[in-house]
Amino acid sequence: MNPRRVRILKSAVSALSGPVVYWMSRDQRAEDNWALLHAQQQAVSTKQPLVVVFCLVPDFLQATLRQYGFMLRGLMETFAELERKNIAYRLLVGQPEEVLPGFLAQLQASLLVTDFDPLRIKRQWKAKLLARLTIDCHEVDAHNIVPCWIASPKLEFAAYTLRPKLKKLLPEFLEQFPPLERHPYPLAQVATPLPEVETVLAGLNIDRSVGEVDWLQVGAQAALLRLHQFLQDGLDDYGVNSNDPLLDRQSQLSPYLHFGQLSAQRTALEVLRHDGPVQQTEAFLEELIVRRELADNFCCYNPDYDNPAGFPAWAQQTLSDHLGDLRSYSYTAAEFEQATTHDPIWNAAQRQMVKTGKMHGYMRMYWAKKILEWSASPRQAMQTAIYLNDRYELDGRDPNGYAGIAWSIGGVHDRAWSERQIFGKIRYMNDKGLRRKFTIDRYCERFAAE
DNA sequence: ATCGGCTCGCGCAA
DNA sequence: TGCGCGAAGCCGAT
Repeated sequence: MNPRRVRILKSAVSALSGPVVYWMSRDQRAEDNWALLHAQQQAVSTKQPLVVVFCLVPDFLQATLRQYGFMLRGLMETFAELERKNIAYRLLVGQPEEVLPGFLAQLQASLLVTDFDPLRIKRQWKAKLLARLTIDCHEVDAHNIVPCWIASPKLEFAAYTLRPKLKKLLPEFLEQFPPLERHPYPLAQVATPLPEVETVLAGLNIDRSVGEVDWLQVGAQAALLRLHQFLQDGLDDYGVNSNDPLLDRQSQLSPYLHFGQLSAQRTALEVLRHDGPVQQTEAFLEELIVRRELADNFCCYNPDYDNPAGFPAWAQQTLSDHLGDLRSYSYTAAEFEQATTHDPIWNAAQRQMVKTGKMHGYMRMYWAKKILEWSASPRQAMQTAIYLNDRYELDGRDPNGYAGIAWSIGGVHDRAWSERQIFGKIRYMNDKGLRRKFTIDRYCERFAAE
């Protein structure tokens, strides 16, 4: 494996023997996972058992039953796969920095490997954990194709500044995965039985009012199946109709990618192997690679990725110039949440999200821009949009979500446009555009109030 | 239907 | 220092 995928977070005077532990967090799959492959490589070279541990945090950024259910069902499938590979697994409940040190001590682990995540809370967990850690710790970017810190050492201005950097590095990093091997050194401790999802869910103090969805299957196998369906009947006209919110021409892969049930690199490799039309393939890879890795870059290098202080200077200036503008409509977060605005298109988009856990990508822009237009301030608008996105979307709490909302409300990765009320020079969108391009009334009917 | 202007700043060429 | 150009748009002119 390319050693540039690994960062040494801690180099302690380590024990020479003891199991290698992979703290799985962002990349919840067994195959196609560079962090797990690295951990296995380390364990094999020192002839040690390999243990995968997942820390279940009972109140993660207000996640609901919808996200916990999707995640845990996928995780159980991953655990079963690990078992077949003779790799031990543990599900711990609690804050990572509190439960992991004791767990590692009890196991007498020699090395901790974890996956990379640019989000604030994950970095706080890691910082606190490192302070208490007495063994080596390695971090592997198992989510991006080009490791985030290699792709760029700084905050990128827009897609066009990151794109050439990625292009140059893809030949090095977009390589085939080796298979996960059956691990030759078993853990001496007795294997724990596979936890029951319902039991684990019942033990969590989470919001159950946002229910699970049943329109897409959960887990790594289902993700690969969906990918191959998309290659068969979606990719060849991708970009032609994929912006139309009435046609289901999106790949539907984002929930799997978000929870790491599917690897972006595997997706890219399969898309290239499919060898479809050049333009459509490029359009899809642009979203999968450039846009996704740009969102990681944004969250990694901008500590204010979820509030207006993270907007570019021109955008902060122009929005503040228009803070006093009259709002023709002004809604609270609760009114937005209930989908009771005056705009049937906006309400339909909101209901699509509440009902299905996945708003159409094109509608997400319109949805967020209208929240800006109908909120008391950009700060309030950011809060509302992030609250709703994280609460209802299956792919909430993802850098893509934060970057997308910041693009819509704060001109992040965008440029200035004609000045107007409230928006200032932030790119404007209205329903006329939607009506011009799509038969948007049918979208409203599909997601009409019950 | 199509087209240019709107407007900012990065990155590269010179 | 100048210049080209950029995720998804809008608007008015032709």
